[in-house]
Amino acid sequence: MPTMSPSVIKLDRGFYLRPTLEVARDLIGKYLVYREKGNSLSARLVEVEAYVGQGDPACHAAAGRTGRNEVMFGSGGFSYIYFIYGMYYCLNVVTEDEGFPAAVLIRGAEPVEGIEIMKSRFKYSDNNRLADGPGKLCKAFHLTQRQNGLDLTGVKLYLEDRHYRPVKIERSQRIGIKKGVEKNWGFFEAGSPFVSIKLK
DNA sequence: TGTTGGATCAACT
DNA sequence: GTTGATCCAACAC
Repeated sequence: MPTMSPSVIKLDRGFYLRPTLEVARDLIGKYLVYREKGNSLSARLVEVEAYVGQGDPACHAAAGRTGRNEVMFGSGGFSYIYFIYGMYYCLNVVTEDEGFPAAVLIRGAEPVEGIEIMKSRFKYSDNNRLADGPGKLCKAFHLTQRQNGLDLTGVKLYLEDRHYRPVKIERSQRIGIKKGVEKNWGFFEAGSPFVSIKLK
């Protein structure tokens, strides 16, 4: 057997079909990859939040099934992208089994590939903080409602384990919500300059 | 260095 | 009619 360097592994369905808090924590340090029109964009996740089922008042599914949150009720391993505040999109990855509506909001990432393309989507971009916030991340990656419900085990949008291991992962409250604030269901990589503005 | 309000729309009351 | 898992420019100190 030849000595092999660790290979890049696309996260499979099984990764997502687990308790949401475990998935959220394990997503820190993984790579988000999006392939569009011959371009390949990627970024390493540094900040996420868990939204866990209808018992979580901050979860979009708390009030029941609607057209918007429908994909959260499906199987884990799909994208849930919604429009908010009239101008921003937010990317979530759906977790757990079909019928249990839960997801992990991707809040912040460090751009790795396609940085110039990401920069071109902002009016001002004098640094690489192009995905330090859920709205900015979607803008940098050009993710909109059209990417809602994509299979994350497919070829367009997926997550990879490139064997990066965060030195330290910390917990925080979830940001921008009014209900369920007492839950420490935010996870972020300690010391990263790419966590969203509000945590700094 | 900190606070405020505009942009702008889907979902809900 | 109001609110919301946001961001950034413009102002006040």
